[in-house]
Amino acid sequence: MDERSHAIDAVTAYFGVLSEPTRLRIMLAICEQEKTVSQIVEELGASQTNVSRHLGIMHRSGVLERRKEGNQVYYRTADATMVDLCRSVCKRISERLEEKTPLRRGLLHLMPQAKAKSKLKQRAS
Amino acid sequence: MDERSHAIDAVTAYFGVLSEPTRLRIMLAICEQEKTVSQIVEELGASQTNVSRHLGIMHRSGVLERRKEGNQVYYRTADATMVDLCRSVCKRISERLEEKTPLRRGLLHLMPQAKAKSKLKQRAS
DNA sequence: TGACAATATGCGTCGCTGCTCATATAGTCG
DNA sequence: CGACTATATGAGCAGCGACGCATATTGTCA
Repeated sequence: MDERSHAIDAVTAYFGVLSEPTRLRIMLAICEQEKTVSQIVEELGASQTNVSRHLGIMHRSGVLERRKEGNQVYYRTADATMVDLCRSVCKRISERLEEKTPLRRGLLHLMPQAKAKSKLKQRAS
Repeated sequence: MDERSHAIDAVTAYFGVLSEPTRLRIMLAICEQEKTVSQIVEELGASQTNVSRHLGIMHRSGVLERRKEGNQVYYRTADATMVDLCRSVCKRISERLEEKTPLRRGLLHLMPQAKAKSKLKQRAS
């Protein structure tokens, strides 16, 4: 309807992209480096269908970019704002969780920090 | 199950709070100043049941704080991070929307900016 | 105490969304 | 060309969440 409602819907849609575990995992998986669908599928342990579907959603919403190379498709983040968003929230939640379980300190590095450039080995399970 | 999954669920839940129009409107309504349920109901034009329900969700998720005064209940933001999140995303989306409809420039100030405002007393935690 | 105001909640409905299965499309190689 | 691989998509199903209605709870005031 009105302009404001439209804007609000856009904002909630934006947050909605990251309010789903599989999509968040995808963000975490490719925020540092573009990857093919197969790579993401393997890394997440989810079905190809499902991953592809979520990648489509994220791409259509402007969060990811596609690059086709021969048989495969590389996805990468297209929106620095969203990556920053992930960083702040992951950091925030980590802090909050650590308050409750101080023993597990340091286990919650969901995503690499902005400049830490060592190796991104991130064991998934 | 594992620690990482738990953390991921926590993060998606966090984003999920703002992925719903009514809840986002509530955030926008009280990010500057605490308000009673009635005030919010009137401001949003939504039903009392619905607003109360969303307020409950947001309170339980730690985003809002409650203060009871006589007959009424005041809600206020409890999480400065989330307010900042709203600011960045609203700003980001505004920019994006303005690219497409440059004529409507300036109409999308969903929430007041962070600057100045001496009366702001957001207590984080 | 009873009437009234403010807020919360149980229940049922309904639409949305995430998942899987099967299949389609596209590209590579022989 | 046909076989194989990588990715996307249509259909159907299941579960969750948002909503409204009615009602419960809590507090105020006369």
